[in-house]
Amino acid sequence: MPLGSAMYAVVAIKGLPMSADSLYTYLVPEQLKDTVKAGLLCTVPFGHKKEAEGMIMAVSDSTDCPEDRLRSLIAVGEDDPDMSSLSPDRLSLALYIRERYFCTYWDAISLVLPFGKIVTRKVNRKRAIKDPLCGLVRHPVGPAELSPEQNAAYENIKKGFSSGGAHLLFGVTGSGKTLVYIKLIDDVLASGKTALLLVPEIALTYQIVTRLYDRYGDDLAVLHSALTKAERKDTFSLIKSGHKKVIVGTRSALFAPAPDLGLIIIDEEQENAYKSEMTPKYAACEVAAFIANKKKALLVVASATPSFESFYLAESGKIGISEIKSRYNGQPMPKVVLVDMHDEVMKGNSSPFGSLLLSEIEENLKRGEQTVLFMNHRGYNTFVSCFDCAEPIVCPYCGVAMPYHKKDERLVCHYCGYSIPVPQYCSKCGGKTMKYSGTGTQKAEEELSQLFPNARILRMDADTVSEKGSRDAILSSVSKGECDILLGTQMITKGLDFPNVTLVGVLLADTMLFSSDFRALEKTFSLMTQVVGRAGRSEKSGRAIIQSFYPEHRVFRYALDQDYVGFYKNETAFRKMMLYPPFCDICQISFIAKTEEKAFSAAEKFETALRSAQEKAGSLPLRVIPAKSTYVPMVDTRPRVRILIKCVDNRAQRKILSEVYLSFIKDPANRDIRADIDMNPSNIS
DNA sequence: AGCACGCCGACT
DNA sequence: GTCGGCGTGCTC
Repeated sequence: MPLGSAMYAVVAIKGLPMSADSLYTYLVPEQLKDTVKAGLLCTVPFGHKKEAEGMIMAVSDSTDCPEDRLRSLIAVGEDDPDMSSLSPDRLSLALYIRERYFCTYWDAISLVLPFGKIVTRKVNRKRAIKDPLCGLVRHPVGPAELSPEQNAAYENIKKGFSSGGAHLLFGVTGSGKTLVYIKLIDDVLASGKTALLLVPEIALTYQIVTRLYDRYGDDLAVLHSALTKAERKDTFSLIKSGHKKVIVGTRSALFAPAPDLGLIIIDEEQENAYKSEMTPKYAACEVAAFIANKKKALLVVASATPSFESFYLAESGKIGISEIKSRYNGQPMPKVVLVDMHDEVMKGNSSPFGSLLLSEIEENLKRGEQTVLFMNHRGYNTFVSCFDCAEPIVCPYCGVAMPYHKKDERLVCHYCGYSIPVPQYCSKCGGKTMKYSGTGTQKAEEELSQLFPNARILRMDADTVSEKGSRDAILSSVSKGECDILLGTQMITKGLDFPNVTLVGVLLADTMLFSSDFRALEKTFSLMTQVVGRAGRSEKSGRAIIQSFYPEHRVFRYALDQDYVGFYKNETAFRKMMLYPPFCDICQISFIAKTEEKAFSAAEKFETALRSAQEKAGSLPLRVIPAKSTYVPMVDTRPRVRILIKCVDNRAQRKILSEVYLSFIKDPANRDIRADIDMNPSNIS
């Protein structure tokens, strides 16, 4: 740039709403011309604010901004790529996320820039670098021996190295996918690159981390949301400087500053946890594919029950696939038995434990083997209602039933956390008697300990693992054989690998069967497969009991045989006929307003605008599923409704959607409506 | 006239 | 998101 000529910085401003989110151009003052560059944080005047924080997205020597509006850059931040500034790669990642997930520049920027803050004063506080792994004892191990099937999968996947691409590792529970991961990671490390392993939640990290730590020791970094900011920062520094070569973490670990990334593995890739529910509502698998493609890294998605989207891609040859059909130890898959709970009711047994399950637990106790019991609800009772008029007690903020927690004798909203003592009177009819219905883990635990007074029972759900370290304590008790029965929610279904667990029970498998989510059966199948897979992982063979009031349901027919492919074929035939993913994408737009009527009319207005924009663009007319109230009907006391749009999630479609969306939220008539766009949400209700 | 409140629009 | 401008309408 010639000396003396004008220089401009194109800036994204922090904290703007969607309606004001565009790039603003600033004049670069002479003294900043040498330091200014794309990817640096900056301070600028904005509106009435003297100093607003921003990110320089580009530097230019011209602008079309009228001169009288133009203002000057005040300061720029330090240049520490991927820590407090953005490399060109990161910048394009942020732009990709904004375009794909309908968020503001700043939402995307703060996702990919974890420690963004303009610090002019240098804080050089001496602080010992804390390694979150320090509590683990390492038992170093050499490279593992692969079974022929594992080896075939490994060799097949390995072909993708250096050429990049994506691969589905489709292996039954207990097939030893972790061993394959380790072999692949070994190879990546040998080539001087780094590897990233994503897991759905911290719960899963316990056993995987132990195994990876044994193998990689200090080369391993662990990232998850429970880390303090300082821990996170230390870990990031160690990753960036190349001291940590293997990263395991939850979805946000994607944004760790891994130099020279050669491999991304996504474990249990079908899990909802990979789709962010917070803005930006990104899908970790999609972002991983973007990153892998950019870095020419290999992407491996793995599961015993792949998402239909992934399996469809593999089936149509768009990504590679390797299958492991048998368990690592050569053990057969657990024998699954379906129990019709109607029969139990007929026999006068209204407890959550069927007679077969009880006798099998008894048997396991006698043999000194462990049992895992799964249940979908935490709390004592799932809801409380008026005995006289049947009015359920719902959260005033969310509008959903509030489960009863016996420990503190309160009703607790599981969505927002609001809690109240059990009311004395019904707010509708004034009735004085409350009816407690539905069994949760607390009640099941209580009944279980009455049935088996000598059994050592542990409960693992969000309530018992809320204290730091309590999760590890529970799992280590199970591991040491200090527990006979482990009872828990979803968090016990994934990844647990205890050789002495030979019996698994699903107390009630029906909770999702009649949900309006088109993925309900897919999720049920996946969940059943995961739970069942906890049993018989060592020499002792396993058995599983699934209790249901609808044992004839087709999802259980396939679950009995652990027949994923059969289920996939059966279910995708429906999806194809009804046009649902993987044969289209689904965009959810939700509207929150003061009254339900206003929310509905906003949804209608949006749909009309969208249809006309679609027509104008010459695109295919969209199939729109009409507005309805959502499963959680209120957000902070305000009613919410949603529409679903069946579409193809490509650039052109997103452009139409975001233009309609923007003009909707910019319309002053919609001032008091909050509208949200979510492409392929993980839950649809 | 003087001020509280709510609505509106601009923000480089 | 945030702020100031400006209208309305109420009070002294």
